Amino acid sequence: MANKLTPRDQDYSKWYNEIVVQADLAENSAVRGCMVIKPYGYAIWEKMQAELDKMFKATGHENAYFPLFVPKSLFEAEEKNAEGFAKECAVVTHYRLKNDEARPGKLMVDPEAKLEEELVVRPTSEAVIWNTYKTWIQSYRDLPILINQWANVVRWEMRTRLFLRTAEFLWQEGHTAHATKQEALEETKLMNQVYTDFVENFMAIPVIQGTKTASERFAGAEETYCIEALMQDGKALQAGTSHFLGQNFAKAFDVKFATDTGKLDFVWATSWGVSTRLIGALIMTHSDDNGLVLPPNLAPYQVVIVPIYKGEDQQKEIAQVAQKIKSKLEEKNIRVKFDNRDKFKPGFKFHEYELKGVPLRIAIGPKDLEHERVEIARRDILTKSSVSQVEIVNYVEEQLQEMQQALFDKAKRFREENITKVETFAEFQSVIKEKGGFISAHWDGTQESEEAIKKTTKATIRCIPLDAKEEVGSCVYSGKPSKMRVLFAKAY
RNA sequence: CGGGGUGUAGCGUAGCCCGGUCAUCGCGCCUGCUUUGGGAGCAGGAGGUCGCAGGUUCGAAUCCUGCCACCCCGACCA
Repeated sequence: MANKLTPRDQDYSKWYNEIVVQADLAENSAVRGCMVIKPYGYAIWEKMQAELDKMFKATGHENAYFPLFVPKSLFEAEEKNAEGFAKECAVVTHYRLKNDEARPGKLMVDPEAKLEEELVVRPTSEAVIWNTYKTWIQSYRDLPILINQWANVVRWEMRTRLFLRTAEFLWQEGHTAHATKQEALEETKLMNQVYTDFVENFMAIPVIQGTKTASERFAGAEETYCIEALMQDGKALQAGTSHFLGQNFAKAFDVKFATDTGKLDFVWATSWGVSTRLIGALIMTHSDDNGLVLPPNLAPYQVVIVPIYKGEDQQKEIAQVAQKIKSKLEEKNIRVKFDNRDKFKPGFKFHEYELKGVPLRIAIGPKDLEHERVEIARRDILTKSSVSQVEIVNYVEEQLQEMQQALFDKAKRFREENITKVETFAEFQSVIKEKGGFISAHWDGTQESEEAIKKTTKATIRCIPLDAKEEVGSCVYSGKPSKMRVLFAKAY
């Protein structure tokens, strides 16, 4: 028995290893904390990309691409941003290797090939992009610029964790430029809403929308909107962020434009992103002891057909039926895999596809042929039903839809059960220790209280929920007056 | 970088304390036959610089020294 690991075991990495990804354990320490995404995992990412792309385009955005390397002088232009990322930058200092005479057959960095100016491998692209925007923007007629890029970024974290915090990760980053503060703010909120729709409807992961406190804000942002999700082990995960950057980057890169009244003004900016971290969220939200559970929208194949037979004749007969079912389903744009491999027994295949989280499994054997039925099993609730062959298409369509919804509902129920309202700090501490999840508590709005709570409990303010109601209360830590509750949690 | 732990076949491991037929076992892999409605059985087979480099010793996976890597806990974080 290979993979009896629950998401609560916190040993996700082994789990990922078997299924979608393999940590690259090359001897060279330089690739520490990077990931190899296997085809099955990458197929999920491609599905996510396609849907996000559609949503970005529907909101007026276009894709573009900017360089991986950021000259240090550009990188340091926006000071807060630079300072925030300085501690986790990979830096290119040389551009050539040469034979090491002291060790035949080995290479060394050629000291002659030192770069005049170091290049930072982008941890995020604001600097390169705003340096470029400077040359694109003169007039209010050039605005807005609504661009997204799909890219890899590198953040040299002290500690990495597959999917959730890898040294290199894939993401999309949107960078927009606007003539007015109002418009930039609206863009920030719009994209946070786009992320919410995507993550909830497509990935079936419920999220809470909110804003970050000053200390949790993106370096260089004036306001950070975010979506926060809750994993099965009671830890919170930031699933996406959308930043209102004010005029900080415009000022740092001197991006001015002529307004419609003929005055010069700095451009207003936003940036927003989601990453391969979302795949981690997907796994940690839905998976169970039997392996992955994939929402039908994201499953590389939504249905797998497993034949059961004795002998070649029967295999051929069943394959014919299976192929027919496959094409009927494909006519309805359902993604189907027919696994006719003879090398593996049905039982083996059942387990394999459970591990892979395929939403529906159709088994066809001689008994089914006889009655013109098939057996259809659902991954999330592990049920099996006998379905008449004429009803398959309708049944499958219905089940896929139902499963998508059921996964969301289940995750949402779990989250609701794990938001605890707390009035005293003693209660706060015991909930963090015993139960986990989100804590909804009053906060006086000071950084001191936030810091003190973090220090004693390791819980941080995940967000100030957008839908928080004004409510008179007193801070769970300081006792000072507070106007609303915020959400605390231990986070990844 | 601080505190703890680990490194033996593709993966997971036994052996280390107490040096000497110790390189163990399981999974996986290969061949053959029988199997096929929930991870098949039997028989045979391939596969290892015991993390690396020194040292002690007649003899080192085992003891000593140094180095490297990885994991967990802290500081950092999408």
